[in-house]
Amino acid sequence: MKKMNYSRQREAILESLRNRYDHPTAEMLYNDIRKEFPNISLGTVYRNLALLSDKGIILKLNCGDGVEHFDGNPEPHIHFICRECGDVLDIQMDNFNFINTLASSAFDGEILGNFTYFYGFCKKCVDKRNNG
Amino acid sequence: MKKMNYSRQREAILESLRNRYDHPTAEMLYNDIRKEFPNISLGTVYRNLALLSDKGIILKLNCGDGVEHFDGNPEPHIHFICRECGDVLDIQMDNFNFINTLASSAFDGEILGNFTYFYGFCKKCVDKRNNG
DNA sequence: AAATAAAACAGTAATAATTACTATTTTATT
DNA sequence: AATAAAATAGTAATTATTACTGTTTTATTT
Repeated sequence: MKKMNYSRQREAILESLRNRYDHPTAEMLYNDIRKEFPNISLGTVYRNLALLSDKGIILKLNCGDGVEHFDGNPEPHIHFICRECGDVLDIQMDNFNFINTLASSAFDGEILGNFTYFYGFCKKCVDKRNNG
Repeated sequence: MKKMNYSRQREAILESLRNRYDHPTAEMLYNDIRKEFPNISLGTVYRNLALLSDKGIILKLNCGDGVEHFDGNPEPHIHFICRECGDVLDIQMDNFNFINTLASSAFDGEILGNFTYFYGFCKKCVDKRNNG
C-alpha cells in the first residue's frame, strides 16, 4: 500500500468528520472545512475521504439517496434514516451480527457481514408531529 | 396519482426484469430490451423503472456500488452481494422483520422497516476458489 | 371510424456526483 | 540545501440519471 504523507487538509477533514454526528456528504464537509481552509478543493475532500475509508479509518455509507455519506466511526454499527428530515443517525446495538449466522443457514455461500439500515421517523420528527 | 396508459416498451421492461434474477441496472435491462426494441431509448427504460417502482410493482435497490439496481419481486426480502463477482442474489428468510422490534428497543424514535444487505462470497465463487 | 386529449416515446441536452488530469506546492528523506 | 514522492488547487472529464421537445401511441368521445 502506498505511503501516506501528512497533510493539514486531511487532518482537518478527519477532525471535522469526527466532530459531527450527522454522517455528512463530501459536499457538506467541504462547506464546513472551507471556513478554515478557504481555498481547499472539493476534489481534495473527495480524495482524502476515499483514502481514509480505504484505510478503514472512516466509513463510507450508502444511505439510499444516491449520495455518499461518511461516518467518523469506523466500527461497524447500525444506522437509521429518517423518512421525514433525512437525518442519518446511529443505533447502538451490540451483538447484532448474530444475523450473519442466521443468514448463513438460509444461504448457500459464505457470509462475511451485513450492512443494515433502519428507516422511520426520528424522535425529533415524532415530537414535532405530536406537539407542533 | 396520474393515470397509466399501456405501452409495449413498459411491458417489455417489466417482463425482462421478471425473467432474470440478477437484479440488473437500467443499462443492463436496456441492452437486453434493445434486442426486441432496437431503438428504445435509455431514458424510456429509466422513466418506466421509476414509474414501476413508484407504484410498488418493482423494487429499486441501492447495493452500494453507486448504481441503481432493480428487482422484479416487490415483496421486501433480503439481498446478498458477492464481493468477488458482484452478483446480487436473494436470500429467502421469513420473519426477518423481528429485527425491527429489536432495533425499536434500542432507538428513540419510530422504526418502520429496514433494508439489509449481506455480503461475502456466493456459492459459485466459493466453488471456484476451492476447485479451480 | 374520425377527432381529440392525454400519455408515452425517441433522441438529445442538461444536471449532479464523482473521478481524473496537470502544473505547482508541501512533506519527508538524503 | 537538494531531491523525490505525495498532496494540492483548479479545472476538465466521466458516469449515472433526469429533463426537454417535437412526434407517435393509446384511450376516449363523438
